[in-house]
Amino acid sequence: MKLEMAAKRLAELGHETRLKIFRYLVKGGHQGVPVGEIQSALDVPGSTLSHHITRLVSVGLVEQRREGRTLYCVPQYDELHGLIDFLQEECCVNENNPS
Amino acid sequence: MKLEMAAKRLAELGHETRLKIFRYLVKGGHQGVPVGEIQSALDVPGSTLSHHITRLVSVGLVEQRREGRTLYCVPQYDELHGLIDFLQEECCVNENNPS
DNA sequence: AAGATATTTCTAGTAATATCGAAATATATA
DNA sequence: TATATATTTCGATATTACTAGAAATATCTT
Repeated sequence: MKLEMAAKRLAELGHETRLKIFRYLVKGGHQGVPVGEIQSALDVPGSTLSHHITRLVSVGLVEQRREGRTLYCVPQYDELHGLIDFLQEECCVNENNPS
Repeated sequence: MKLEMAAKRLAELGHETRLKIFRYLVKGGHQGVPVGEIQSALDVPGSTLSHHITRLVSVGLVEQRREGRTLYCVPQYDELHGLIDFLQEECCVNENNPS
C-alpha cells in the first residue's frame, strides 16, 4: 500500500463515529450490515451517518451492496490487513544501526 | 484501549507527514531517532516537524528522551500493537448472526 | 561569557472537516 | 398510482487543523 493511501485510510478511521461504524462492520462479518441497522445500533442521524459511510467507502475500507431498499455495508478485510501490515513494515530494521 | 483513544491515535497517524515520521521511527528501533535526523531524512521545516512530533507525543505514540542538545524520539511499540489489536477486536463474531 | 547547535513556541493566514435538518431520490408494496 | 421505507444530497454554520518564518529557549563548547 502506498503511504498516501495508508494515511487517507487511517485518517478516516481516526474519527470516533467512523471508527465505531467500521468496528461494527468488522464485527458483523463478510455479509455486511444494512445502513439502517448501523443507524439504530449507533444512534447517529441519517445524514451524518451517510456522510461518514461515504468517506469510508471513498478510501476503500467499505463497499456497498444493494438488496431492494436495503444497502449493505461490507468491511474490506483485505484493506484493513494491508493497513496493519503497512504500520509494521520494516519494524526495527535499523535497530542499533544509526544511519 | 478505549475507542476515544484509538480514534485519536489513528487520526494522528492519518496524516502523510506524521505517518512518514512514525514509520521512520518504527524502522529505527527502540533506541529512538534524533529530531534532527528525522528532519534531514524527511526534509520537513523544523517548526512543522516539531508540531507533528508534539501531536504524536500527545497521544502516546511517541516518547522523547533528551541527551544533551539532542532529543530522541522513541516509537511506542506497545501502543501501536494495542491499536492494531483494537482494529481487529471481535472480528466477525456476528458472521451469519444478524442481530 | 560568547557563539554554535538543536529544537520549540509564537503567530497568522489558509484550508479542510463535522454536524444535521430539510428536501430529494430510489425502491417496494398496496 | 399513491404511500411507505431506506438512504442520500443540499446547504449553512462552526470548529479544528496545516504550514512555515521569525523569534525564543536549551544545551554544549571554547
